[in-house]
Amino acid sequence: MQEKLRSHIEEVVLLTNDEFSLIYSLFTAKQFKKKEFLIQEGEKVKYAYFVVSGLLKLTHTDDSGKTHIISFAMEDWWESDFPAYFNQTKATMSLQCLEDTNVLCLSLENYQKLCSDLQKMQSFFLKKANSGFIGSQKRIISLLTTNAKGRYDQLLKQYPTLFQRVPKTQLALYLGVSRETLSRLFS
Amino acid sequence: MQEKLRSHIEEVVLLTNDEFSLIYSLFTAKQFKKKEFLIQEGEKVKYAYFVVSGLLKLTHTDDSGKTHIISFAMEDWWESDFPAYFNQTKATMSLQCLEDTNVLCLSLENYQKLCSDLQKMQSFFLKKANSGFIGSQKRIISLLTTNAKGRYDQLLKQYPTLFQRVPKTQLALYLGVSRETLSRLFS
DNA sequence: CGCGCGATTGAGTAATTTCAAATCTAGTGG
DNA sequence: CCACTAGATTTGAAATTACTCAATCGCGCG
Repeated sequence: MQEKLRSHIEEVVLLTNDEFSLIYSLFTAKQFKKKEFLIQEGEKVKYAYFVVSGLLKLTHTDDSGKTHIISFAMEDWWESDFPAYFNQTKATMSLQCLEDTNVLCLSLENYQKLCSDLQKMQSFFLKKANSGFIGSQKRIISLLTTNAKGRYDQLLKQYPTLFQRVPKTQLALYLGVSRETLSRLFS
Repeated sequence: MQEKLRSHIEEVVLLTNDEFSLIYSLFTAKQFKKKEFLIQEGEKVKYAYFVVSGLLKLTHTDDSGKTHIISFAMEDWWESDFPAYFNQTKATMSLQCLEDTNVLCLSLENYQKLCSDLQKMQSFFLKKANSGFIGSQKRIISLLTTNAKGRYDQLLKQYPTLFQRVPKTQLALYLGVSRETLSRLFS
């Protein structure tokens, strides 16, 4: 649990033991069962989550009631409704377990404390924010330039394990096509 | 020029005069004419750009030769092929002027210098990276949940000036529909 | 065994694309 | 100032693609 977080951070910046215990003391560990919600649309967003193990989906429900998957979050991912988290507003997304999941929770207060007290952590979060931005932009390009079949292949290539872990229905919600169309891509 | 950058940064963190002159000394100013390229696919990406005035489009050309607009960059925006910039690899996107444009250029070296020498600047870039991430995620949601008409309305609402500044052809490339379909949305 | 969930298949419908042509507009040079 | 041209916009019609709705199939689990 601790080691998971530590080695994750140390892929970017090296830490002393003291530094890490300070850091770790600002997180709280929680467990969730499959189908449980970490965040529900309309509610306050207390935490950003570091996924130690398991699998989450970040979803958004549109006006017509259809839900779409914005992203999956697996081991070593950070996830939250970040707009709501940073601006302390109500969630417009939900975060829900696709598997039993262990997370480490970081409140905004503690996030800011980490950033201001430890230059290293600010630099770590900067790196993560940049990767997050780049990842999202890649997804935009994918949605603009590639048809469903291509996007499916890209997803499969990037996260081969997803396909044993979630039903195709969920993949369709991520890819932006109906499950029927997704199914027909293989015939 | 300077004032533009300074007030932009000071929306996030306050600076002393000394701090700002250090910061500004790490930028170089450049001008580009309409249709000129700041970045071309396949070439090295030397700079991230702060747009002082004018308008840019960040584009990507897919395998079939169609180009798509990933984002527009107007006054006060930061833009680059960030994956290529941060990883020092060849560009997979182009950055081109839709109007005559003034920018301030920041090399990766100087970006890193700013981050390590001035805590404030790291904190500024963290804030920017987070907004960039959130903005991209909003775009993903928009692409997944909303049809072309809806996306057009959202764009119009967010950047009313765009519509006097760029032809609808370009908007279609951004929205992910053919210009014919976009045209038909209004009849 | 029966239930529930997921996957597949079919048929009809709706939306979007593509290709083509006509029209309109702004900027250029004479 | 006008004629010309390149780019932008609109419109039409056919073809493609994806969606919806419905029914069926298959599998694992209680």
